[in-house]
Amino acid sequence: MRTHSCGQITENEIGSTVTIVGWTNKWRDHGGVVFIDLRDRSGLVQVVFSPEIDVELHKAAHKIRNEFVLQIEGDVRQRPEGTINTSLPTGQVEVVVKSFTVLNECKPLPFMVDDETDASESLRYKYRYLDLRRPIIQKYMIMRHKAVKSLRAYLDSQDFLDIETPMLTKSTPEGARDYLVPSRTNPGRFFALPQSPQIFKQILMVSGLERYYQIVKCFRDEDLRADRQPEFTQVDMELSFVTRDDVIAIVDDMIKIVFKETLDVELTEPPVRLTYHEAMDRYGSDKPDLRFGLELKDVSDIVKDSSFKVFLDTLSKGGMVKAINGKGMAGYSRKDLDDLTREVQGYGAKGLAWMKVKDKIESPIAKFFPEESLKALTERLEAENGDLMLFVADKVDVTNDCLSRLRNELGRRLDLIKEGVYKFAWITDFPIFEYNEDEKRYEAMHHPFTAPMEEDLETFFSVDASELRSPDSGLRSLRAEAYDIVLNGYEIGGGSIRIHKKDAQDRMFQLLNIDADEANDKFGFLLEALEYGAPPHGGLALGLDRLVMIMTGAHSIRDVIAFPKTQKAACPLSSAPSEVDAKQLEELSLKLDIVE
RNA sequence: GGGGUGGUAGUUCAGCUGGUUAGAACGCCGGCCUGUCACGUCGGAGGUCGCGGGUUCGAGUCCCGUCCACCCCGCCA
Repeated sequence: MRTHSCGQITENEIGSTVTIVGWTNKWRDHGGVVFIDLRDRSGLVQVVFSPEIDVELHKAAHKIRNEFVLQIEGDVRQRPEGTINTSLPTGQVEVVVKSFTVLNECKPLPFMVDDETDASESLRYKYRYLDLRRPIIQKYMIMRHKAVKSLRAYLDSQDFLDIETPMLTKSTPEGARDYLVPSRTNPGRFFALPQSPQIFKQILMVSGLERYYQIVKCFRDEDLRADRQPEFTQVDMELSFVTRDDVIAIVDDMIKIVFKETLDVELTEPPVRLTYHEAMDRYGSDKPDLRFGLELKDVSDIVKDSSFKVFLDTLSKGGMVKAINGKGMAGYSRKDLDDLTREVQGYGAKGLAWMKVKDKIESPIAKFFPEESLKALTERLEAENGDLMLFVADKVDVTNDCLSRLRNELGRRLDLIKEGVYKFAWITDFPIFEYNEDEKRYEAMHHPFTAPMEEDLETFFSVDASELRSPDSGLRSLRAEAYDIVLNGYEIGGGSIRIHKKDAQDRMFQLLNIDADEANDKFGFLLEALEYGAPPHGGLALGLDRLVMIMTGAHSIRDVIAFPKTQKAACPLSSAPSEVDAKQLEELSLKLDIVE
């Protein structure tokens, strides 16, 4: 239907006759001459209808409206002097129409197809096909395609096999809530959509496929966020006969190539390596944004010499006092500080103490500190005149959590986050277990198939099982062969070396207080497979949506998903989820019991 | 489940301490216009003020409930 795409028509085509197709991006009817910007995926070109060429043609052109689909035959010519549009790649030329066909008309639009739409998201998603016509969103889709293409090519070059795993699979107890699918042929039974292909990819390793990958949808029925969708895409990988550093090296290599091929960005410095402990100590978070400093400092040892009751009480209860240096923030007013305090309290802290560093320390709590302590604090925090020291005292977890959020907030406020900067980090040596306060037991921080670190194996097997319910047991100190990759403060991937021996896996379930029957019921097929010569193996999954979001500079994961869901996990375009016929429910042996 | 913000024309928004004809811009429709590219210009149409209830002589405005969207907490790797 066409000889050229719109974006292709530049000076090189001057003098030739072309046929182009596309959408009417904009029409400008001067009564005499009529201009239309015709748009296809490749770009825009101006076409001109002139009464001097053909009166009938020119008359028909008055009827063209926005987003009409046109096929145009015409001659490419240099634009007359003074009418060149330098902000357009095709701005040197225009197409003089000799004939055209309206391939389709378009109703008045609910919003303008334009990069700078201010239409609300719900409207955009209801008419996502119009939203997707916007060049900026097309750019996101194209970038995503390029990233995927590059990932596949790389993984193929490293001998990974793309193998599909079931979408209709088995519900698992740990982790997120499952999306369930009722089985008609097995009344009362349900499939679950996979939260990840975890068990299947491990089985593929037992199967001797050695290197597996899949770019695959995963499903988690949890509440949404700007960076979370109920169905999302993982670049899922698993390798046999590898150590943690092998996996990390491959992923580093892969990321480097993807950034080069997709963004033409050369990642020169290798990702920072931090243990979980270091990350928590210095940033209070296992996904620190390393685009700026503002590190946290533990000042418990200094403030213990003060007479400030809040700090002392916290310390006596086993808590900690940590601080952050708000660079140049000593000018903050009482109200600014109250706002910051409220913000930190929203994260769970009881309060926020502060000291302004001026010629002397200005602070309501300064009087509780001996002179040498104040000096030690400013030294520890490397605080200079004009800085603001901010303190949180609480249980270790709360202190870290609050200060890491505060740190991110300060990073934004102090404008320390620069566009186009990509700071990667690997976080390693995660604890195996995490204590669940509500259920008074330990849970797997990563998942129950994660191998303990070599050095901790002995303790792993020897820990007294009676400590399983104690929040301070030796289980806390055990570390896993798990690793997360973090980019600009987002966790973009994570993985681990897996347990490949039955005895370790049994022990893991024992420590998680999952009895043998339950373990067999849920994961029996994996447990059994481990007994048939399972090789050492490990892997990782990258969150493709998040990765592409960061690469494109999009503000929400929804921007890089063609058909995203709203915060209520609904699809505004298709109106899913919807009610179903009574007959369908009957076939599935289901009865509804909706509590009003 | 909880906190916050928002919902008024097709769209984005304004609409004060409640006051009778609910506005603007863009878009849409019609006229004029031969060099625009955010075209210009003249005119016009267009409203269940999210929904339900209440207070009041009177509600877009106040109160209660509810729905939807977004951000966050919980939840989630």
